[in-house]
Amino acid sequence: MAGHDREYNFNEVEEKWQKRWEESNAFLSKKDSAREKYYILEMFPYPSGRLHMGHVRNYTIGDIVSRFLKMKGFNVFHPMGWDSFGLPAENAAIKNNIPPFKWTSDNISYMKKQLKRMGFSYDWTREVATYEPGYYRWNQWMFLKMYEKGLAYKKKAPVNWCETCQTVLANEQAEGGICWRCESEVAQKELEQWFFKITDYAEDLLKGHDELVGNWPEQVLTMQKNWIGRSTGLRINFRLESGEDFPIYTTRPDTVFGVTFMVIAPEHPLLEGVKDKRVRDFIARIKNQSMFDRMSDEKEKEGIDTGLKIINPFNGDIVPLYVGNFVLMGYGTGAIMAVPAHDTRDFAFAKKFGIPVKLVIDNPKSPIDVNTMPDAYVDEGICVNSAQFNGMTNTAAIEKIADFAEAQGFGKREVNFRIRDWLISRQRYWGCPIPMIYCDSCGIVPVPEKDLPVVLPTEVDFKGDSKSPLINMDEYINTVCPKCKGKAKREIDTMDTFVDSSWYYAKFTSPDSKEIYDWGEVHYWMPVDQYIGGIEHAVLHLLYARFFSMVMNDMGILPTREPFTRLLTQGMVIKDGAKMSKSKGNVVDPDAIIEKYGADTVRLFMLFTAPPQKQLEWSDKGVEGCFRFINRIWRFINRNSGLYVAGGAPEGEQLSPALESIRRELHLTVKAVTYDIQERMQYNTAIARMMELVNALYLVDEKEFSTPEGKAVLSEVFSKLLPMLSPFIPHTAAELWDLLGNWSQLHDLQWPDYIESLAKRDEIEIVFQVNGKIRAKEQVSADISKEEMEKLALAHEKVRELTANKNVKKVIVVPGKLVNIVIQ
RNA sequence: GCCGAAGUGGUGGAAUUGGUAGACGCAGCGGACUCAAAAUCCGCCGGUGGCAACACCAUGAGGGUUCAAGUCCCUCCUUCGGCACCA
Repeated sequence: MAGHDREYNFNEVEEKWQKRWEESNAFLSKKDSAREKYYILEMFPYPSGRLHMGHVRNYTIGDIVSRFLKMKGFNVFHPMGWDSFGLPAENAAIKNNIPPFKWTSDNISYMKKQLKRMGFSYDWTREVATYEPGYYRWNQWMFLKMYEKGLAYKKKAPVNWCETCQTVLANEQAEGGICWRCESEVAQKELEQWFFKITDYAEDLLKGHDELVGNWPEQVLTMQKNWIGRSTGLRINFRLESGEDFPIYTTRPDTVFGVTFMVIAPEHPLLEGVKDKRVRDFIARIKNQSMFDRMSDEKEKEGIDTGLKIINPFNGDIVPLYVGNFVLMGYGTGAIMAVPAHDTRDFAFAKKFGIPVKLVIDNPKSPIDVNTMPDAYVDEGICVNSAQFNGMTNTAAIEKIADFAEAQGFGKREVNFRIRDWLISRQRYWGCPIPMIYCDSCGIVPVPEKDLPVVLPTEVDFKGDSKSPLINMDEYINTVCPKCKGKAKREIDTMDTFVDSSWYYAKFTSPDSKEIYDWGEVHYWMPVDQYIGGIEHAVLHLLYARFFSMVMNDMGILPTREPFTRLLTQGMVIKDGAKMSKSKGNVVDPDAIIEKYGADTVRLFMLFTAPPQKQLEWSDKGVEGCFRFINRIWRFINRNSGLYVAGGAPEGEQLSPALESIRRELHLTVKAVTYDIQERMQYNTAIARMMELVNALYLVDEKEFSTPEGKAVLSEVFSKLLPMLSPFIPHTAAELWDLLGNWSQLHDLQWPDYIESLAKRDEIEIVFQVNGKIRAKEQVSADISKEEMEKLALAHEKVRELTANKNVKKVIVVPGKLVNIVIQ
């Protein structure tokens, strides 16, 4: 073989190409109405200090998509930015006495270097960082717009308080009573806070799923659906003995004749009039329980009889009213009807307090004895003890009873949602100021639009605790009322950082626009065609972002209702079977691996080891395997670079069998790799196919390639293989392309095509089965007919042996695959 | 408890519509090169039996459908994820 082995110096190669791409603005995106756009986005990082493997995987997947589609001719948009407000900066500030602004911007510049070191094809001219006043002024602007529309409001409510984080949290961020950030238990506190009225969009958020089906992971849609928790039921006005209305909500009106008691939430205003000390004490005790304890499955339901009586409007039954710790003030009316015969929880409660059980739905297959039933009967059945509804199936009765209640005027059909409004106030410093002013004479007054942004002071003094330093900043707090010009105070709470990330994807389209967005840009680029990130945001970021997108769409500033057309949730990077974490000591630092093997090897490993949706188990040996593959390509092309002719390819000349076979392999590979990337997003198999091609090249006798036909074949191989490798290992591919003397920029090339007639094997192996068992194999021409296949099979020595003296019942021929002979 | 996904060699993972199970990589074994080693290149590599040709067994377990099942259906087991008093 000609030529010397040049060592694969990945540091030199990667540095060289990164510099070139930067200098030539290789990945800048410009609006171009003539071309089809493709917006690829990965969830932007919180600048915590350095990239971790999860980021590297996430962004590598995005970069493949981006580079591939660019070569496919799309006008690709691939921006990156920083989710740069948040608690870690503040905690670091308290601990190390570094101002959050400095800590954050230092982290950003380091992580930006790391991203560039990976060779990711971002358009950095679009970069946004949420901590910049130029960005968060639009948070504030949106807040004001939403305030005008009644979508932002302040109310006193029991809220989740995290003692460790020293702030309140939204419901989504305190699932199961656990803080999403620090995993400590949250407490309930009664506080006056700012909310976004996401409940107004509950129906839209649910309906929007219809257009996401098939393009979003099923799991994410299910999680959101559960979280939104739509139910249809009936509001029924029961009455107090005093005659006062006592409305409840139920999804089971068919059981209303079986009500034997009612339960009310401890927070219910009706209870304020109750004097009984035992009841008062009970309420006080329950209000002290954390929501987690109250709703915990392990604990038994608690309750106490209030002494009040409730009248059932359907049958005039008078039943006792209990207070129960399991009834939520925030859902329905804060009170429920209880039917022990047909609800397991009510059944247990009734048994505990000796409340009667009344059967109203019977099992048609085996009648139920109410005195001996071991548990509630919750299945379908026939109505009994239900006046004019007796004999109906309970499913029919649901509608009939609702009709009746509506006609009588004591009931109304109602839709309820589990989702609550989004609590966005945070009692912390490092976030976007809420643009509101409190005036003693005018009350709550919004900051006028012209005064935006309300800039968060960056020169702050931490007292070593978690209290917001803004509390002590009189020069910040004290202001004048925009209405009466009198003395007033600013809101010092900041916004949940999930607000920042709820619209950043659209801001990328026009980071420097005078309005929130430049209409032309946002109209051209939105929606995001492919979004990639972790599944942990299924009901957090991904729900909030959809909400914001819909609100902005209704305001007419965003062209699309759904922000993300397709979603890919990538699997975690794990080591030794567990998520990488400092406490487990199994963290692998990307920097160290890049230093040892280079970015291309890391990229290849991230894609080769597992398909994107699955977990990826870290393996040092696996990384070496990828490094070895890159070296194999490097060596082969370096040794044979002299044989390459730009634009060379066979043109009808007779090829030796070896060359003919390589050429077929090449076209087969192009076809398969294209399919794997484009249709399946399965990069591991795409890489495997290219490995097979390289393995095949190594097995060809070197003399074959020195002939004119050999040169032509090899030239064709290089001219297709390197572009295919380019999205995966862009630096190495570019360097080799350069080495071959090509003047073009590899990433600007068209994705290679293949010739259909060559992307087929000319000879195939077919299988002969007898009764479904493989008994023989034979090499045949690929265009063999069914009849010929059957003839060959029956003529085969082995087959004849097995079928001799046997009755051939049936012969099944699968073209190009097999012949199955069924005997006897 | 309910809902969903998954279970394939020593290992990470392939197998597009039911049609040759185990592509590709890692690990392992053998060979070439070398004074030797590393690197590199070549070969072998699911299990059992057999010198071999070959036979039998094998995709969590057990049934079923089919000429043919990793793939479809039923039951069960295990693992992972989500929801668990929302009336």
